Amino acid sequence: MSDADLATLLAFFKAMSNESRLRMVGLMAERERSVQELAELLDLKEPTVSHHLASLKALGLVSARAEGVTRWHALRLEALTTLNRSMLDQKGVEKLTREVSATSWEDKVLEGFVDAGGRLTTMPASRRKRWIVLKWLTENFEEGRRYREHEVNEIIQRRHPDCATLRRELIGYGMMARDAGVYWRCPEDQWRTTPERA
Amino acid sequence: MSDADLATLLAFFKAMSNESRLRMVGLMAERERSVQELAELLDLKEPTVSHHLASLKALGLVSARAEGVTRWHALRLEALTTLNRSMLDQKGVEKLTREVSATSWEDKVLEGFVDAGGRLTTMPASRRKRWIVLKWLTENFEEGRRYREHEVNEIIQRRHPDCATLRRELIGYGMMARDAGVYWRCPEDQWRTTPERA
DNA sequence: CCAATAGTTCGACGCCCATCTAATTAGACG
DNA sequence: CGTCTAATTAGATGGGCGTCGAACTATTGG
Repeated sequence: MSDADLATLLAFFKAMSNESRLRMVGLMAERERSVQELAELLDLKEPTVSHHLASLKALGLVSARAEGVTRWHALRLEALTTLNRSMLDQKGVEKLTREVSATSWEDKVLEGFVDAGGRLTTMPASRRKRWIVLKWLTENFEEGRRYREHEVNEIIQRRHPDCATLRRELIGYGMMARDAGVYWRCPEDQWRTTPERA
Repeated sequence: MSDADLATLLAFFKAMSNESRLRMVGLMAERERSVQELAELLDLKEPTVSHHLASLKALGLVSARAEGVTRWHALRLEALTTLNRSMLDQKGVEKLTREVSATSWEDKVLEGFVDAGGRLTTMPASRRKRWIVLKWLTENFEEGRRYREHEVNEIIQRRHPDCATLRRELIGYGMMARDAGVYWRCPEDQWRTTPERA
């Protein structure tokens, strides 16, 4: 019903984001108007008004009635309120989100640094993004199991050749721990949280 | 209270009329976001996001919270709904009108053809506009009083030299009538209505 | 005090769109 | 059918703004 998708809502806002069109809407809300009349009141030429009316009509915001050679244009108030209502409540605004963040922030970051074969191409310079990549790397280790160094290297190398650096980073972020040459995956609540995300 | 004037409303619509900004609003409605995060999710560079956030903040639609070197931006839902509500009801839309049509259509037309001294400069080509001008001319005659032709000419000439043509038009539109060289002003309900305005 | 990271500011570039003029279509009317 | 008026279409132009890279600022941590 009142589910305006992003594209529709965007089109609506674009329509109302022009002073001439917004004023036209105001004038047509009062009563129906001819092109001449609108042009005069807005200090525009007829073609310009005609142009704007066309776009408003395309959105169903305006209806026209012909009378002789004149056309009377009126605002379709229902359309206006319907469209507008979708922004009003929390749910309406959040609906925009769903379309946008179907892929989450973390997935999006991974897309950027992991190729189709599941191999790490480059390491992010950003701390937060590095944290996300390392978290993804950690999924290759089982919690509770102990690994010898060459096992760790092997697993990491399936993702990226420079296992030494990555191993060090994993430890640094508290995702893995080491004692006497033996490594294990730490429970998530012991990881260093990403810098400024409590 | 919720009286958004045209300028405010226009600024709001301009803000929401850009896809990037609209999506940002959606994302920030869900939870607070960092610039990095928004840039990644929207496939934009940080400067661009920063730029958009600045304009949204200028409208009071977004609030920011600093945490270390990061800034978390959140949507101010109240501001959004307040602004948006003003379009919802009939009255809100019509309020736009008042600012726009302080001078009515007819006054506006007259402005265009009558100079400061109250003299008619040119005659409108448009039929509807000519009707308006003639209506204005008719105000110089009292209803119920009878005029001889030279009186009519005199009165008209105070407005425009070509009294013959104008006299003829006044008759044509039914605003004045004549019988045996005597003229009088007709009551308004006998005027020919403007062509396509029932 | 230096390095590293997050964000902002600045200047430039390119595209979209609001507007105009000129030309065209479409009713109305004699 | 030809004229007149209202409106639309087409084509051209100019300005605004969304975007980016580069340089700068600010905060944190060794």
